[in-house]
Amino acid sequence: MMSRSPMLENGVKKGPWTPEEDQKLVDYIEKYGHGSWRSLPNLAGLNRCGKSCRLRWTNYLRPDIIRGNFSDQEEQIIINLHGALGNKWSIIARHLPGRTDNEIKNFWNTNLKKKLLQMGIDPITHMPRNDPYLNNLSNLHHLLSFSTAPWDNPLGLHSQITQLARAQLLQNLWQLPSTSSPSLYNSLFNAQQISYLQTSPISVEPSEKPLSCEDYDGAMDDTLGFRNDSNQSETPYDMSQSSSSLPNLIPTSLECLKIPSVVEDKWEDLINDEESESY
DNA sequence: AACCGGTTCAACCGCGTACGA
DNA sequence: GTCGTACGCGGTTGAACCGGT
Repeated sequence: MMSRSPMLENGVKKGPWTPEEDQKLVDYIEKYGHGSWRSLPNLAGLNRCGKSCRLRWTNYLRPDIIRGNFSDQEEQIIINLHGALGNKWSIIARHLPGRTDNEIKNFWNTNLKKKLLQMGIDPITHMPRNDPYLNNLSNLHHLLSFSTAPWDNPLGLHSQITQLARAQLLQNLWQLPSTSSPSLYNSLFNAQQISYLQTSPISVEPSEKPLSCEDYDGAMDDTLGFRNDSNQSETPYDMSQSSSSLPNLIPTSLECLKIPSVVEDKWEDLINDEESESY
């Protein structure tokens, strides 16, 4: 338990709650319900403001609170919902019974955000980051583990994240030749681990402009980000070209930051029916 | 054992919104 | 339409905790 020094402001106590205060609050709410939070402190004999009482109850004392580590499933739900909703902690919390918005927010900031960053995924946009070269090597093993993870969920959201990780992995590998030693590059590209990336021949062609949303959405799985329309030259990409001619996997227009189509389909249901168990 | 820097998480703060007078 | 009040939400803070040296 924390022990901030208790402060008195306008005669109202602030800082960490004592077990006695907790007991008073629980006893009162169990008997009478919280009613008006503003008047609760006086009625319950607490020298606290109503806001503090509400927070203490909803974030800590409520009987249905689940304490302890987040399960893998909860973690995946948070990532999915955050990708779709952003920092809407209260809405995310409604889909995780027993978890509070505060707890989820803390968990996101201290764990999940870092985890996504390590995998080269921007925790804000949930898109692959266009990391500098120095980040490439350090990200590889995270991307490898993430891109092969057996994600499975009703919305298929994780498969999109998996694809993003694969795309980022390939881009990171692709950027290696121009900046690192050939031997290192060859050893990485010949690694058995990444053979799954080559399940079908990739027609690699130079791109003249950044990917559009449609390119990004539709072509990711088979071309991993490389354009493949009829306007493109049929000449295979010359590996000796500079890597700067590669398309950027990070969408450059705001339009491309839109919610993935899979999420969009469920978006309205989610927002209109926040109490729905459909998720 | 002592120190130090990073991490965690309960609690606070300020703002936005809903609602009634 | 406006004002005041109450509540909820997201961002931030800071003391405890933890691991490394």
